[in-house]
Amino acid sequence: MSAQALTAEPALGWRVLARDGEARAGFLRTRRGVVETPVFMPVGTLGSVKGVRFEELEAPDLDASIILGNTYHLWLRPGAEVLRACGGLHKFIGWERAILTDSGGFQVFSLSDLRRISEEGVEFRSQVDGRLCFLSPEVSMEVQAALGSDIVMAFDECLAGQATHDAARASLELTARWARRSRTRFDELQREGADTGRTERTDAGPVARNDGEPVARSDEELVAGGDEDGLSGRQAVFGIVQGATHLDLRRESLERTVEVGFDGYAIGGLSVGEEKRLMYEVVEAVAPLMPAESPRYLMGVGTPEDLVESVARGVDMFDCVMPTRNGRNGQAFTSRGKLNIKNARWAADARPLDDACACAVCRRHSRAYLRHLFMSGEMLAAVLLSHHNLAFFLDTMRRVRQAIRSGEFTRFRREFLVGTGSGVE
RNA sequence: GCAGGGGUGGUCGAGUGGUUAAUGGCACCGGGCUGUAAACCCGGCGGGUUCACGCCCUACGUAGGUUCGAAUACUACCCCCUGCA
Repeated sequence: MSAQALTAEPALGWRVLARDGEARAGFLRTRRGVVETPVFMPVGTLGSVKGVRFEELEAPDLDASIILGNTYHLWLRPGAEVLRACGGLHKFIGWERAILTDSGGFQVFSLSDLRRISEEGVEFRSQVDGRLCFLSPEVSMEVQAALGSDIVMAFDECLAGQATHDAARASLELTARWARRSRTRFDELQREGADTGRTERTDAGPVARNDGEPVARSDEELVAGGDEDGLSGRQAVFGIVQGATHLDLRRESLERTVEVGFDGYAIGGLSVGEEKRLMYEVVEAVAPLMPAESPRYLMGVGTPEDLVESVARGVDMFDCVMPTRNGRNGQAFTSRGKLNIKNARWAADARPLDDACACAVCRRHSRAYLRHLFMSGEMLAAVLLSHHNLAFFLDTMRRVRQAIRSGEFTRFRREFLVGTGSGVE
């Protein structure tokens, strides 16, 4: 196979197994295993899903098929050279399943006090040691190649949710130019062999990429990972749609991103300060317009309710820091809503966090014990709450997939929202 | 017994005549967290009453007195710590 042909061959297999309204259930075949969708991807910014060991991520009660890493943070520390010398992010952290890396575009938003944007890229004042660092589409692609992640994100400008039409337009256009530059540099790097996560090409034939219409498949085939082959072994790269809450700009951004051409498409710039109603409105307007033959990824979202609501609007992939961050901060997500483990009312409560949860934490520990650990500042509290929250998010997605496949998603959605809105007692 | 030091709100600890219901820390109570600058941040924290501004009561070991006014200066007593006997 010629180097030139490499990026023309698919990096992902994508199959829709079932649809229920806009909701779709399927699977995404990456070079490092199958990801059943809709999927929740735990966030491991610095090469660690905070507080959760990889053994636990792989255990049956979590069974995460893909996690995130962050280009900006890993670039600052330990640095691309260390990652390359260690054979890429998978080897470095000891995780053989799939990894998606965010490009650093979110840090353009979250570190807005420490950066300056120009056409060329973004100058950051490192929060680690104060030195100036310059991140551009090209650098982001280079770092992500050194990381060897399985899904690379284009470098975008993530804008605050309340951005005006004018500001959002200018930003979207910058993001579109950066998308093209990201794609160009990405392709060069693949041809140059810079991708440390490269796997052998699988030669059994081309990967079928369907048109988004469900295909009949048995669950056994699904579990086995499907019969398709023909992945190129290269990284996949996703483009990101911006445009804040302005639907016309969102549509334009989508068109321009698709024009560049990516292996998948993401909605960025949501859950960044806009009203929730507007977030749903944007997802509802944009997701169905995204290419049906590619996975759709809603970046940074969200609460359990957000996940279910966004699946209903056509989204396939999610990530969010919420289960781990909120877990560290004492909040548990349950089938009956949020539970603040700090509350005095749980001091002597012998029940698990969630009666309906089968996770290792709920099988073994009481609210009273978890509260005691938290109040005492024991790090185990953060570990156990993070574990439970991830279990709840991942299990919710399992139920979502099952409901879509069995044609009961509408009922599932209604009952789920009633449950989580009913209040923990 | 003598000499010195000290007793402040749940706790430690500021304050040493006047917006002092009393700075801070901790503890406690509650809230927030959405592509992780986050094991973080914010609020409350004597009692009663009011929708609210507020008003009333009780409080700096105990009891007295001095003063327009005392946690703060004075007197007596109680208790604790240190040293000497």
